[in-house]
Amino acid sequence: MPRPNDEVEALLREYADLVAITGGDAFKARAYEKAARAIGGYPADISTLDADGLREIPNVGRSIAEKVIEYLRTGAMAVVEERRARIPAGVRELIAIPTLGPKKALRLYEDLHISSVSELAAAIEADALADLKGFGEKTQDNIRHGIELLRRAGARVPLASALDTAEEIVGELSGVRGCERCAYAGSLRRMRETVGDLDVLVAAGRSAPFMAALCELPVTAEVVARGTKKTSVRTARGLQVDLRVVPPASWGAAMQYFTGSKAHNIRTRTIAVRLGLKLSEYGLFDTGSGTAVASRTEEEVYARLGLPWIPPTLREDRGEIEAALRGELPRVVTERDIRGDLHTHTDLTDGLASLEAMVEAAAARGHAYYAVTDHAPGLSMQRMTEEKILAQRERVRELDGTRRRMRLLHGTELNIGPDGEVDWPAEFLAGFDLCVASLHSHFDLGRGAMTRRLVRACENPYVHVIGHPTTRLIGRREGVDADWDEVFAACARTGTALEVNAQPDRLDLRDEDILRAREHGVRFAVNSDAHSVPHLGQLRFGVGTAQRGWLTPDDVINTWPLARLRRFLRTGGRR
DNA sequence: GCCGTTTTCGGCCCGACTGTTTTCAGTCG
Repeated sequence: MPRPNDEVEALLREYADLVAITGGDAFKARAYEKAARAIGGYPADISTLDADGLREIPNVGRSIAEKVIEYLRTGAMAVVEERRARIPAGVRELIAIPTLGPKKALRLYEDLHISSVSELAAAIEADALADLKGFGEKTQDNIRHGIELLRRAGARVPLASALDTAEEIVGELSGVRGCERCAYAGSLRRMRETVGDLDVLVAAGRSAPFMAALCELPVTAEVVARGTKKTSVRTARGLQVDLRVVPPASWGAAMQYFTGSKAHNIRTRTIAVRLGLKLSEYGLFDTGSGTAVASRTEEEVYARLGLPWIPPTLREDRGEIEAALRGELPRVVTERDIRGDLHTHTDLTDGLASLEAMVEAAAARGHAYYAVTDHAPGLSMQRMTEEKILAQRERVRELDGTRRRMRLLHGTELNIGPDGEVDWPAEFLAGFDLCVASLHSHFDLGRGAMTRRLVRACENPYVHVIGHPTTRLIGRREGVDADWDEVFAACARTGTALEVNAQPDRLDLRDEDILRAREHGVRFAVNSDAHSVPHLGQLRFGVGTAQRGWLTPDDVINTWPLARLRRFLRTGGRR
């Protein structure tokens, strides 16, 4: 089950959208948005709080606290239900289209009765928007492109929410009598950035209890197919879940088969054929006699094919078979290798939690070191000043080493301006232990100018890490256009690390870019970019992405002991 | 709707970009 905090966050966000669409007070909509964010990012489980406890959460006042309590008690909020009755759900979906906001969505609905993305697409094709005020040629082009972006990711679910659902289902099915093993496989196990459907496997003697359990789970909205070997259901959010129950003796073969990818499986099956074997989800069999030669564990199956066990995140037929045959599979970085987080925020800028709360939570995660990197003044909306960040530095120094001996680095996230310049003069930058520099605006400079901009940022001796380098938002915004090989070469030359930003809607750099950058000899930092305590846990998605980019601990500077990291930060890390 | 106070109203991140509604509304970060 998602945390109650996440459910309430989603509900309050929906209410904020509905208020904005129905033309309510813009500040009211904003207030609900802020409260939604604060509740989603609040460390304590809100279902354990009373009204006073809820009002301790920033941006939650009397009215919202009451609504939260109403929801926790009854499972619904009356005001949300009322607005839902007035505005079809599809109208809210419209504002997910980039460049289309609440005002345009309402106009489309009121004037043309458009209440879904597909109706809007059809209307544009039929040229039905021509006479609508505010919808000129360019606007229609933008909407068309926005729908395209949405559709490309649309049928797939973001990694983080797929994982929530999968863990809930695995948790439930593991508790069913007779369950010997239960796990998810498929693209989720390979940690792809979006997931088309969930593959869940159970090893058990009898399948019926598991099929029944799946169909009755709270998360199940619809049963698509029900059989003895396989049952498929759909969740309320439209995610299809395929459950397969296999005999315990087939567990390894089934996990191998259903983890995929398809391309990887074709390779493993071809190897099997050459060895006179047949590989299926039930096991590896001798083609002649039909006797099983391996099936119980994945290790066994791979070993019989002459391969070491291959981490799921590498199984994309991107050279892992060849590397495995040569005995040169990378020892990919794991969450346990990460010693610290090098990009995090506090409530001094747009984070939700205090410095103390973030440090406490990071120490509890077992980090050996931790960098605080609030926004610099270049993002003017954050209202940062030299005084404020120096005061923070003093506090960071006081806290250094006081929480489970975790060491603190004082840093900042600089804004890379259009020409590649960053905030603050050199002498001020020299006072930071660590500077992350990121793009936050001017995304359409054109390839040449964007390349020069990024290279210039790399060449700044005080810039240690380029944060979320492409600034893509999965399903919402493409990354900026640049000659990335040139940028990667500049990173390698100047000793500037590239971030693997772990926010599930960023995952930036993405796996393919990491593979390319790695060829240039670039170092990486896998960072949470946490703006709240719960976000610290999103590091796992960054680690999965780093694995998909074949990164080893040696490639990732925040797996290094602090002394080595400090040396890298001091010397510019040239190899 | 929340918050803070030079407290119970008045402000709320601020600016840039875009398209087209020719003087600004809508959207975004």
